Amino acid sequence: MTSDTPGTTRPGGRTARNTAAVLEATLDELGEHGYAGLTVERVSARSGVHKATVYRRWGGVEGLLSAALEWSTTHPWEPERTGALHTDLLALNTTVLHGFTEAPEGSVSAASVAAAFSSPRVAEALRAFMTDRHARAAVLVTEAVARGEVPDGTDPVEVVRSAVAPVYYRLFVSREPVTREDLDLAARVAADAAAGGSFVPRS
Amino acid sequence: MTSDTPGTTRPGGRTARNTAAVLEATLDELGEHGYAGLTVERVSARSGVHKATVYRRWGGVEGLLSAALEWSTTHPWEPERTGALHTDLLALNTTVLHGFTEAPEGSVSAASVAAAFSSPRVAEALRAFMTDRHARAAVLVTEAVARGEVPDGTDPVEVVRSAVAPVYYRLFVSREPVTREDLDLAARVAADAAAGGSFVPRS
DNA sequence: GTCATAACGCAACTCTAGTTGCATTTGTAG
DNA sequence: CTACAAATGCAACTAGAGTTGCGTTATGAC
Repeated sequence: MTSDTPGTTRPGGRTARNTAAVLEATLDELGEHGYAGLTVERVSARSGVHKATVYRRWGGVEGLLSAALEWSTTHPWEPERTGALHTDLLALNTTVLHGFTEAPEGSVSAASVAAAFSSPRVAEALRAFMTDRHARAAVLVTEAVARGEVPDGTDPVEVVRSAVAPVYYRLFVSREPVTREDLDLAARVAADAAAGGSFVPRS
Repeated sequence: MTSDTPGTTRPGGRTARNTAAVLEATLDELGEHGYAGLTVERVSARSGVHKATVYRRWGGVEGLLSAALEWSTTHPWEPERTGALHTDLLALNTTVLHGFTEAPEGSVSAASVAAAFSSPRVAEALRAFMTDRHARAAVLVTEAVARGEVPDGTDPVEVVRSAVAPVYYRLFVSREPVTREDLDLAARVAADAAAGGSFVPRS
């Protein structure tokens, strides 16, 4: 038995081209038809990669979505700075709103939230994605602490969650329109509560 | 042409029995297999009502879900009173958590949030459902205003949204576990912000 | 260059969701 | 009680998602 080489994976050439083509087609399809219209057959046709190949490599629609989401996690992202926590969080909320409503990233993100309900795999990818975003946005709060705007010991991620949660709530749960005033109110409430020490863990 | 009577609907007898059987089967199926496992064929088999009939009357899974959601809107619900806004909102958040995670109502609610992404009909039913809940929960805030805990002019529904949004955010977006401390923090932040006048509309 | 094999393309297949035409049952008006 | 039509049951059908066996291509090691 020469079984010390049980088989090598081969990431190069055609395989890499197919991966790129399928992922790109997935994003395009999501942008055009949304999650409800996302089907393996269409992605296959659009990418020129055979249907059976897509099923074998990604396992189905959920796998395509997970891959697309993981791909967008790799894209570097950094929040804007405006000089004060309240306006920083407002800018963050604006970014969130755009990032979940406008194609193409918006289609991926919103579709992932939807698919996470029925696919543990997508749910896990979404969790990882949001954790990454939390960590990146938390810098806004730690900087506010450094500026003395917010007391020491404040939980930065908790402030971020508090600021963005009402936006997601309106978008995906209560299904209400989201105005600029809504974004501002959520940001202001979170910033004020942070300044007041509400996010410093109690003993 | 005797066409002055174009046809009468008939709500009685067998039709009513079928409606009840199908709705009950829908709730049971949701509780057992969740939204991903909700299928017309299973509901049809469980209820004893023929598949074609279900498709004709409800149009498919989305229709079943809308009907179940509208049915649960009719159920009267009233928030608990504890005597103070902070603890009122904590109790509300506890109810929200239960109402979206425990069968059978939890299955309906969570499934509706999921289905609203791909079905405008479910989205509209969900919006109506949440509007109803907002209105009922808002009483907690108006009573706090009456007690003098919260300034006049406070937007009650906005306080409710602020309190519950982080719960939904963790449940459905960031997919993080929800602890009692999380419920309390969200309630406290909302109550403090309300007491501080953050929810009084600016000029 | 040559060779073993991972990855792919292809076609035919299964399975299930959803539809349709028609006969039958069953409320409801008179 | 009788008659009409709405609602249902039934069975056969269509369509599309997902699977499988097998031959072909192309990658990476030698």
